[in-house]
Amino acid sequence: MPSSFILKAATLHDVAREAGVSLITASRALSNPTLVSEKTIARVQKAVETTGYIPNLLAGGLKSKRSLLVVGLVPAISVAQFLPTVQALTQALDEAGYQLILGQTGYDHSREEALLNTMISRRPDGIVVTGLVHSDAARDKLRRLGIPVVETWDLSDRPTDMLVGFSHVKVGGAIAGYFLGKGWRRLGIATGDDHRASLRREGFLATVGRDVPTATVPAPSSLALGRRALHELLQADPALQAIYCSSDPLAQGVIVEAQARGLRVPEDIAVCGFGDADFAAHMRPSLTTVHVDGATIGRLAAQLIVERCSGQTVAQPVVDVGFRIVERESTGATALPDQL
Amino acid sequence: MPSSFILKAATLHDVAREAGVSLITASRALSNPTLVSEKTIARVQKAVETTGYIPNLLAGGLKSKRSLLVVGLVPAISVAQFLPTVQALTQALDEAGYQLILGQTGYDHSREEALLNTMISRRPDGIVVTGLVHSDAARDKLRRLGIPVVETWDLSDRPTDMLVGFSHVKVGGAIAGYFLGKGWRRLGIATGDDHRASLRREGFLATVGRDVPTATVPAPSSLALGRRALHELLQADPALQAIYCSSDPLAQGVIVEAQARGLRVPEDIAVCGFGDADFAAHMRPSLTTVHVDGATIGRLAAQLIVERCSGQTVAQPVVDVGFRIVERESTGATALPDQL
DNA sequence: CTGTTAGCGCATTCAC
DNA sequence: GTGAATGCGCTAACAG
Repeated sequence: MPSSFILKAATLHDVAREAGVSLITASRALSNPTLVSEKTIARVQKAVETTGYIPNLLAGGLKSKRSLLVVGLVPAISVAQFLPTVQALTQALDEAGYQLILGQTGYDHSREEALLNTMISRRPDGIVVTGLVHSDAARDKLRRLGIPVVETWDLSDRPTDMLVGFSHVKVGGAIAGYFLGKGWRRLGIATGDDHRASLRREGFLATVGRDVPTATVPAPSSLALGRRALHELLQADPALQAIYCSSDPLAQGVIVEAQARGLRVPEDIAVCGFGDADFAAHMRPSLTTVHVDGATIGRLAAQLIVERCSGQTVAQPVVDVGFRIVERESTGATALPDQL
Repeated sequence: MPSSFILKAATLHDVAREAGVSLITASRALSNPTLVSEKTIARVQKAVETTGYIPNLLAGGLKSKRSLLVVGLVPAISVAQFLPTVQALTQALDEAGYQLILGQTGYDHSREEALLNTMISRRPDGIVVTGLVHSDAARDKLRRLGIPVVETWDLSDRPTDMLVGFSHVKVGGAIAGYFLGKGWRRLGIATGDDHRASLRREGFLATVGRDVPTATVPAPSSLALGRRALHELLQADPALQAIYCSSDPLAQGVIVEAQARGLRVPEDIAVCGFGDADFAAHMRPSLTTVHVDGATIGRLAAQLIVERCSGQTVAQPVVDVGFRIVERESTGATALPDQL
């Protein structure tokens, strides 16, 4: 790279000089145009063009205490489950002038606090967490920061600050109710070992009213782990009628393994997943699962953050976006006519 | 929120006072410990604990010209294709003390320059782009910035700066060669309309030596679009023997639609995808596709950025990570024994 | 509507 | 080894 060609980046000072105004007038013309006359704004904007000025948000943020940065914490970026949320969050924030920094907490929460410190050093204007903040220390730290925090994809009577999510206990209960309504009694569970999946299992068991065979796999669950899980479950009860799986990939694995063993789905064994991944509707058999509107979660989270940052009082700081069971072939729904 | 509890965040000044040293000594104790005595370091670290000090990277970056920020540009966060790359990039950067800010360019490149300006205002220490930088203006701007830029997932004889990718033309050629080697002559293409997919199509056609029926769908391609694409292709040639698809979801759609029409895959029609998505190995039939090591791309990109930032001269600024065709049932590979 | 002054929190000179 | 001054680029507060 010909570093001799790299000119020092233009500063607002250069713009002001070029436009023949003072530094602060140039600043206002760009970030608070209502305070400046139209002519001056035009002059400043012309000067921006000629100098190639690009603002320095490090400097602006240092003085104004507004970094225009929001931190997003997910268990892992590669978990497709949260993609619509991250996508919508990124986009909604961008439209309001904020950027997102993503951090990966992992599923064990051991890095939660260290990661939080790293992120706080950027002085973000808000934080969006996937799931609840787990350690008390982290929750206290976040509260003391005095910036808006949105927990998502879960529900709590004692959120750190704001929340957009739904009840995993209810999800589990709804699936169990659906199974029981079908007349199935020999039930099984294949579940990841993460917090939210555990809540769904609890809800499931509470509705069934007794314990059921459970294969637990390490999060993040996957198709391969699903195959192994069915293997385990059939050892516990070779005549299982229906299995709830804590994720769609897990359910897909259970189905693949069932078919490999010559079991028909749903005739011999019914399967329900969670998440409504994009492949769920197109598998053979198509997968009954629980749909959650991840994009809405992201959009609402962004909205809450932005509202708070602009000093508004948020009317509804806790939002339950709910869920719905999508019935498909893997629990016996009639195949829909294939449409284009 | 009890905002009365929010204390002003401790600054390095507070730490220095608490430790009984000067501001700069505290600074050095934390960021350049070799220059400070062990005792002093211990005292400063104790003061950090008691004050709950968390560095302000806005301030540090302003003075030192090192933001420890890297910008990552992807077409869309929800495209699973790039997930391993983003994941590995995030992790490798984190280990080196850098954070990633993700930006979504979309597939039309219209926002490329505006997005770039937004991102540059954070004064990142490096930029990683998925694909090549398209507009000359953007490329010039990046070069003038004087920060390391890594283009990925593509190849070019004239990269903006550094590059980690592979040849899409060669991918297309390899698939065509594979089809021809099987004796198939009635070929079709279902492809997204993005730049890289177009390159693969060109490579495919160059190897075949003539044009073939092509269904073009808007990127990002999807299962639903794949179904539509097959519909189109069969109208062009009802006796197609093999179809190359520019993504695995697209291929999945083609297969679903083929099966819905009573066509057997691969006996009546063979299908090859691109990307080796996680479902590819587990579909029925399993999907022949092209595997690219996305995680390695991310890791190498991070390495290049970090090396440059630490002043080292990068030995190999352009890396071709290659690709390989993974042969599975959708082009006639014998089903592997089902294993657990 | 515009300008002057001051300082955000830190790291890079220089001194000792 | 340690410290005192200076300023990174910008904006809040006050003046005019």
